[in-house]
Amino acid sequence: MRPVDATERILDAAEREFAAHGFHGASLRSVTRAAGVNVASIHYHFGSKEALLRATLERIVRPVNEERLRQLDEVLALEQVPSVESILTAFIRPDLELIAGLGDRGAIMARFSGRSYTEPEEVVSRIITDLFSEVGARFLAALALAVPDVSEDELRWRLRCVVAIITYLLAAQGTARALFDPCDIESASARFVAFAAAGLRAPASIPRPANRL
Amino acid sequence: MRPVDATERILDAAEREFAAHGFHGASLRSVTRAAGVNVASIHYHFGSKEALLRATLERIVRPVNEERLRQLDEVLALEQVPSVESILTAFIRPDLELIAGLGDRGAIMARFSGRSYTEPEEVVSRIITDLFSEVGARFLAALALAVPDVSEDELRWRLRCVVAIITYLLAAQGTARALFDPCDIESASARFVAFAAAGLRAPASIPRPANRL
DNA sequence: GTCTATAACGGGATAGAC
DNA sequence: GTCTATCCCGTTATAGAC
Repeated sequence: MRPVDATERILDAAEREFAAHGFHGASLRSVTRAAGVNVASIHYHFGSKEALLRATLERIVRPVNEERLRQLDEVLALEQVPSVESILTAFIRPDLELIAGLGDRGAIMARFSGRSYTEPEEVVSRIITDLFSEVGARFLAALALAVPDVSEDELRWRLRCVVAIITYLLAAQGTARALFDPCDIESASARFVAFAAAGLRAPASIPRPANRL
Repeated sequence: MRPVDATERILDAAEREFAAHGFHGASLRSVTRAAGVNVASIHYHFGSKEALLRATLERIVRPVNEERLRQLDEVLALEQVPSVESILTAFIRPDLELIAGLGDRGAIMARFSGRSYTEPEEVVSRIITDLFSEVGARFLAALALAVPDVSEDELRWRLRCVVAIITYLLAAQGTARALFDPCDIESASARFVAFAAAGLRAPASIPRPANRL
């Protein structure tokens, strides 16, 4: 274990436990056991289980989203009309870079953040909404520039799909892990971008595609 | 409440509780309270909390997947080379039809099944894997016919993305619910099919799309 | 700041009456 | 089959010693 203070050891352990068992499934006692500290110290340092979750999530997501915005700014500075591919790359790369750069812990964090987006607990979804509102708005605006012939309503819906894909791939364990190999950022992001860009650019749907007789 | 026996009342209540709070978050006591039965009756009828979850999930998913396979067979009988759109429609429509046909309960079931796909609890993912193995294999084979110039490996990965989208859209609450309006099956499925079909048909990715300088 | 001890409660499961 | 009562354990949170 890295030589860190109690607060960080608790966060590390919480990351692992929440990733493995979800908010309700992870107990403070399992966290303290893993961190080598006492139950009371969590309340001392964080105040409550909910606050611990928020701190754990923020520690992961905040720098990733900052990097997302930084890469998006870079794209917008270089391309007058940004390409869908560039925008999507700026969206996914910070996640992949984080995962790849941290080895085992990267995989845990991927699972933890992916899991959190679909957590039913209201406190979790509120935190997620908070953390992603700016990123969502900025990327939606950029996509509107890149795909002007698809309505913003439709783009909003499609951006949801993009988030869904990332979420699911991050959260997936076992077989799916190999499908989103964090060791090969280039091909992982190329794969994702190819699929998502085609979807985003698809001609607007027609209500009845005559598939049934 | 519908006039049903205790077993079904328990299943109805479990559906609501699991949908709202997840496996760990929902307690047997909350289920029995909602069902108007005693705690012991769950153990009598189902044996354990885990078995209750499995029964609840199976009651929803099994008929949906049967209908999926039925519609897929229909497509394969009508089209020598099935179109991606037809296959995707056969995949999503049983879900939408179920949701639309049941009003409030449909929304609960959507949320419950969507949630379950990303549940960290091992028992849940095992049930899901069981329930979906046949459907996954059948639809993958069909897609391989429809998109012969994309490798099966790539298609398997892309089918994951498709499942991710459905999962996420079903599980999402609040704002996202409106984005996947269960009342209008036609436009909901058209929207989904347009996005997913384009993604599935996208040319194979090239490892380095020259997005950075 | 960090610990022990304990409060106060809710969890799943079970035994046994009816 | 359905209930009551209870077992036994784990939970979050807090009080108070050091």
